[in-house]
Amino acid sequence: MTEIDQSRPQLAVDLALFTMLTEADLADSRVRELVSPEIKPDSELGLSLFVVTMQGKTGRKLPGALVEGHEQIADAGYRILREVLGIEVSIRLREIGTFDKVDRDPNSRVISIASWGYIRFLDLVKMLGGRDQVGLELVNSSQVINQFAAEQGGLEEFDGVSRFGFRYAPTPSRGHVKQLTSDLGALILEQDHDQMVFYAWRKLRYAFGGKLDPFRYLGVKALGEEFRLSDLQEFQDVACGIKTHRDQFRRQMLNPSSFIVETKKTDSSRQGKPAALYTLSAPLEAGNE
Amino acid sequence: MTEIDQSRPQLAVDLALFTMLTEADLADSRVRELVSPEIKPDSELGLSLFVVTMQGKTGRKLPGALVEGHEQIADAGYRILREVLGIEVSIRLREIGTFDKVDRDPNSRVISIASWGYIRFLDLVKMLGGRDQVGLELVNSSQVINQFAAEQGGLEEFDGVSRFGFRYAPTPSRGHVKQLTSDLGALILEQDHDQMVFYAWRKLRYAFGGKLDPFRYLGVKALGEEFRLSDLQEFQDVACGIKTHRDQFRRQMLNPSSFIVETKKTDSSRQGKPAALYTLSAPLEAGNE
DNA sequence: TCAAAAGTGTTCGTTTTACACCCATGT
DNA sequence: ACATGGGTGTAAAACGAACACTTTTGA
Repeated sequence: MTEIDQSRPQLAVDLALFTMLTEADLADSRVRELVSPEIKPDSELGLSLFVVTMQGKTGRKLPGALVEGHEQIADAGYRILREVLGIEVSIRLREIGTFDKVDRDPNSRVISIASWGYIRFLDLVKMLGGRDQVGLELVNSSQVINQFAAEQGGLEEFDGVSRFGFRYAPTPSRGHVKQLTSDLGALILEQDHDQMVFYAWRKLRYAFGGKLDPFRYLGVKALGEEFRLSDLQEFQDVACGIKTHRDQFRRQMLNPSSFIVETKKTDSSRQGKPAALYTLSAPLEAGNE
Repeated sequence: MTEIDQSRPQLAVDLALFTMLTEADLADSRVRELVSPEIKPDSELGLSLFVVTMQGKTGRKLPGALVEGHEQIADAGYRILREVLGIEVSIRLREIGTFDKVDRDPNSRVISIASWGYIRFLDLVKMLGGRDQVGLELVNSSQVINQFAAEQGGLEEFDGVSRFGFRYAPTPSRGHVKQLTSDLGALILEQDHDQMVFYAWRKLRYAFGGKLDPFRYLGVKALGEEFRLSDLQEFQDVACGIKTHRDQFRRQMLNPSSFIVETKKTDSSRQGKPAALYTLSAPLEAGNE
């Protein structure tokens, strides 16, 4: 091992990898053991957004690694996926930003370039557990949103709510106010990883906020080939920490410049009127930022 | 000098510092010598956006420096302002992103975290020239926009035009297409600095795109204490590379949640009906992201 | 039969866009 | 007087939010 040059900071990548679990996924007791322990085992979470964590020195943390001399930031991210998490599927990683507080790592001077991505739970589930205790931390769920809405009397003033913090706009022109777990002194993860998750989540929300195809942005067909509109809506609501109206959402998605198209099929596997199935209108490859 | 550890990348900061010059500023022949030489000395640029550059090994470049072990990214940025450019005024710096191509620096492996900011020309003008030949490169001007609009038959499809590239949205849901100088093989600055300027400019545009106070975001009262609406509009149009309608702009700015308020004064220093003067409605300090 | 979920019609208010016109000053 | 830039009125179009209603299935 070479001597560390203390006059220059070292460079690391930490990874906030999101995944979405359905109620059915969470019903599996083996899965349930790996998620945030403070969540009551009997609570009904509904569709839930999680972030992949592992065991750190003092608590849970995001997976990370130092950047090596020959690789780009993204390469270091892929190396974490492969070597630390054992994930082989191709995933799109994007930058969150740099985290550079001088004392953020108590042992040495490390600046982290955090990245984020999304992985389908079915591609992740076999990697859970193991030596590094790879697990999941709850970021958001219908339940978290509903509970927050009940406590605050609605979500009108808030533009996104999650377990890692929220943002709201008290005066339209003056800027937003954000409240993070780090502001409350009740950290969920080690070091500054709570902030990383919060800012990663904000990027995730942007992916769903605009008119662009969010799955193209994520690089993953998170809902599979075909899906109901209501599934897409629930996914978006949980991913963004908001609640949209059913009819508004439908009409927005059905306008001709939308990123989904009707298949001719319907799905009547659940109660109620059979739902039309939709699929992405463009292939995933060659996405632009 | 300590041996460089080649197994880890070094970390640098490069700075894209924007400034806006009026027609009057450009009339000064001493200033004119320091700006992009390929711009015809007699052309009428109008209000123009520039970025601060200096002499590199093979051409012009952005000012930069390696990050030291004890400092944050922003500190390195401030050190560049102070030690490289000789600027003492307080400026708000923001991150653009990381530039990490392995071969971006031909001599050694350096990852750059680019930052950007805005400085008033009057705070900058005395630093121009000197040993490092600190100068200015044109990013955008009314003329560039008008010329582009004339060539392309309007700006409707484009969401921002500049000398360093532009973006447009051919199909609303499929994403944007961007065209940079680097795509055309006609670089203006060394290495990947053209890209830095382009992405910095995009961030600048965002500052003016939303409902928030852009000057608060920049941390600079770029137009001084009081200004005409038309000055603000021209500033915004050039900063964003767009053309807005006079009456629409006015009504947007005059809505009660805007970031400016009327002073009771008027200015009749120019031809035409005297213009009402406006000022920022909130102090600059304590801005949020 | 009824609860649950899908899907549609209609209204109303706000925002965006465009166009036209009036106003006050320097030259 | 008139060109120049400041400022306002109005109306169509587009968009978003809300509400109520119909439809079709599984339980």
